Amino acid sequence: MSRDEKFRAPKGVHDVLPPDSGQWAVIVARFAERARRYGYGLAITPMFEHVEVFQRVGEHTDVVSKEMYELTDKGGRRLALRPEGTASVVRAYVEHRPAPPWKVWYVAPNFRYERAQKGRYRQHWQLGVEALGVSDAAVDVEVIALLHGFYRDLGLTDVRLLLNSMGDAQTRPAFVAALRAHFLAHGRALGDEFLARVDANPMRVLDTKVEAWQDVIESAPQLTAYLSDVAAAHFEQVQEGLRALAIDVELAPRLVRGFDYYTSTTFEFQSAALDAAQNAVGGGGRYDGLAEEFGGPPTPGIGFGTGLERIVLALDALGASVDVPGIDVFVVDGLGDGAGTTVGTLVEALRAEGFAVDRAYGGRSVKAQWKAADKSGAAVTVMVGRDELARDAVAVKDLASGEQVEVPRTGLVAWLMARNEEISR
RNA sequence: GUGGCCGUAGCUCAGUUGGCUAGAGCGCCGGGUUGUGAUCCCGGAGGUCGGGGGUUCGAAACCCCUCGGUCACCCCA
Repeated sequence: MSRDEKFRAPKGVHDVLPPDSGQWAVIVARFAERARRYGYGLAITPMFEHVEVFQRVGEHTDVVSKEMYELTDKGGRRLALRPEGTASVVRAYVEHRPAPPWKVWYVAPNFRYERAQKGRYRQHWQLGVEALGVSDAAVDVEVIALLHGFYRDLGLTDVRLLLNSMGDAQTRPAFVAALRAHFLAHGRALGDEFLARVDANPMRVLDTKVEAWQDVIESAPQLTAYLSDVAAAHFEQVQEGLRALAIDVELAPRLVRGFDYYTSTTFEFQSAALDAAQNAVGGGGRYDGLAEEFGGPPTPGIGFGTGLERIVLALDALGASVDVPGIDVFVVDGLGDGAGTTVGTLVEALRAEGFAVDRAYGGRSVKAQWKAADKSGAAVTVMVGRDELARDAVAVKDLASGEQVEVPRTGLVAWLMARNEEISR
């Protein structure tokens, strides 16, 4: 490895910088606001946990068994970087025993050691919520509606919602057994890889893209037919609730998600703007037995995670993007004394009034400062010039129209506010 | 983890079958007289052609290794 390569970000991870990060800031802020309106509080959990925390999430899943970043700290503790969002939150719930219902949201990076490509990174960010302590189907509906509305607000118009039910702990074994029997009876000719997958977890066969396997999958028994009366009723209530909110749903009996802990309701949002390999922009489901796995009381739970990178990618593919607020005012120093305090105090005063204000530094030429003003995207440029200052005024120019007026220094804030009001009208 | 494609200035790319101090557009910086941008004109900075090794009189171009990106599979956000 050469020296240059050492000072590059490692494989599969990347920096998010201006101007791209502007999108991120807005998206996260909108999610935070939406979560607040739904009654969810922010949960900040560590980026690493004892490795056992994540192993409880699914020893047999790729994310945990193959892709986890594990390390031993100087105290000999076996730790792992968070590969997914739910485990830490449920661990925190069990550790602190908040009174249910406990509804939290998060924004956090996840780490998975996998072969990187577009939309699939070794560090990726997820926004998510978790609702613990309520089995009512109303929470399922609320959680899905939260995410659905979030996408709609962002302008992510091409997502479809896939819905399935995994049944409960009592009925799932019967289904898995039936599935395995079916595959063994009709798929023996499909080869060792197929049989190995059936042996490990027959459900994982259901969502494969291998063309040759599709016939056997098509004719396989469906999970929803194996639901207990209770599970079936719950699933029906969820669908009814979504219908009442006019949220379109596609039932996807072969939708299988990557974690062992899912029970009952599972869902996934897919974007048509993205390639199949990374079209899942968000997904989640119920995990009614997970808290017990961590030594807590029996506690139902449901949540989702949605990937920031993929949201941005999908918006991009749609040619859409969220509006990122920029600079309101750019101040040009026409006095030629860059080190003076006149400009500095004016800029600071405007910022104190709530305006986003930027300026040039280092005594650049007036022309260069105006160029910088134009590039800043500011709607208005204020120039502190000798002539105007003699009259205790400043020059104010609308960069779009090219119109320039002289405004008394003490009246500048009022003038800018009046202008804003006029525009918002 | 398996297989394919790609890697030249900040960005998008051009560089004929290996041959002259490696180019363009955009972007960036400066100038076009005293204090005005986005247009126009002029000038400038910026690349050990991802990195290392090899073949050759000579390599950005050919070979090997390596790093990175990307696509499919696997899996997932």
